[in-house]
Amino acid sequence: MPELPEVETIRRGLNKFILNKKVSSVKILCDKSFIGPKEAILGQKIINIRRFGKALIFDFENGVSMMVHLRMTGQLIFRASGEESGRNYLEMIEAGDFKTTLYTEKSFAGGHPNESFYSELPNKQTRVLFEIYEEDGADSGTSQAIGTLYFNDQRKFGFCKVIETSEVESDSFIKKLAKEPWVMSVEEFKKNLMRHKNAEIKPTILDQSVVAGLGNIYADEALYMTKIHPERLTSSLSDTEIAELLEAAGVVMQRSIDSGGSTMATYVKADGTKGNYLEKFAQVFRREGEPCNRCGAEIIKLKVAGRGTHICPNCQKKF
DNA sequence: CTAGGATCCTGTCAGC
DNA sequence: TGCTGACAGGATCCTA
Repeated sequence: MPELPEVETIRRGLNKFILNKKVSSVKILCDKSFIGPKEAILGQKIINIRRFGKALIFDFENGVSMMVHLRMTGQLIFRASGEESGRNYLEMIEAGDFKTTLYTEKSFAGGHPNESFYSELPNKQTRVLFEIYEEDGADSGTSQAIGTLYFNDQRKFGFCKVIETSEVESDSFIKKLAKEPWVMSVEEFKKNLMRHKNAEIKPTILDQSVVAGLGNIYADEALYMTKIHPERLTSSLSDTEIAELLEAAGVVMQRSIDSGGSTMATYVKADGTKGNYLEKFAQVFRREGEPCNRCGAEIIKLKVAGRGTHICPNCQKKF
């Protein structure tokens, strides 16, 4: 799933297309994917798009908000009116003419990277469609369709949920979310870690109430950066390692935000071929069998707390 | 309270 | 080709 950097990239991307625009219709194709009354957001202007950890919050002018969590396979894709088929993108990609201007002008896609970013929508993974429009002028009273926002989610773990804006911070997920690494003190991080002192360090830092934003990729990358074996018990970390781990968590995620997360612009390479945005920064994630960039040893994959986990067995020792 | 496993769901891929 | 099991960028629920 999209981790914090991808969600932040989506937030910034959608700001350009739908901030201060209104929702004319909500079409729900999968009941499980939409919680709460859709009527509450019809005709309402989106006045703010916020992010808490991996959760996005759309605030509407009537005091209602919509929380979107993409979980493992969620995507948010905006297509301008007339661009629904995605055919234009595909032609450009096939012609080797793909440029990021495509996404800045007509479309934006973020989240779990797959061909839905540029193929025809809606498709069988589309769960909710939001039609977006804007008023032409203050006094004209006419409105114009802008485009469609698609919530896609192959595995249906994600959701859109309508709640009161005043209730956002007391939502069960938001309420227990810890701070993000760049605003958390080492002392607070250590205190949160030590609630799980008998657990392995990797699942501990995946716990969003310990530190917000890390998922399976950035957890592996942060542990690699600090040379900590993911199966070490949390209680075995020194104060120095704790401080370095917090720093690394911030660095790996900030670096990914700066490079655009897993958007269409990075999923599809400039030459039009299907790309892997992980290539740009991943040192261990999905690099099993390849050499460690620090020592040359072969990266291996193991299973830790039920999750695929990538380490350099030479740099990251268990004892 | 924590630790660890099962679970939600769809799709893909490796190995018969 | 068809089948089967493992696995997947997350979080919650259940049990001990």
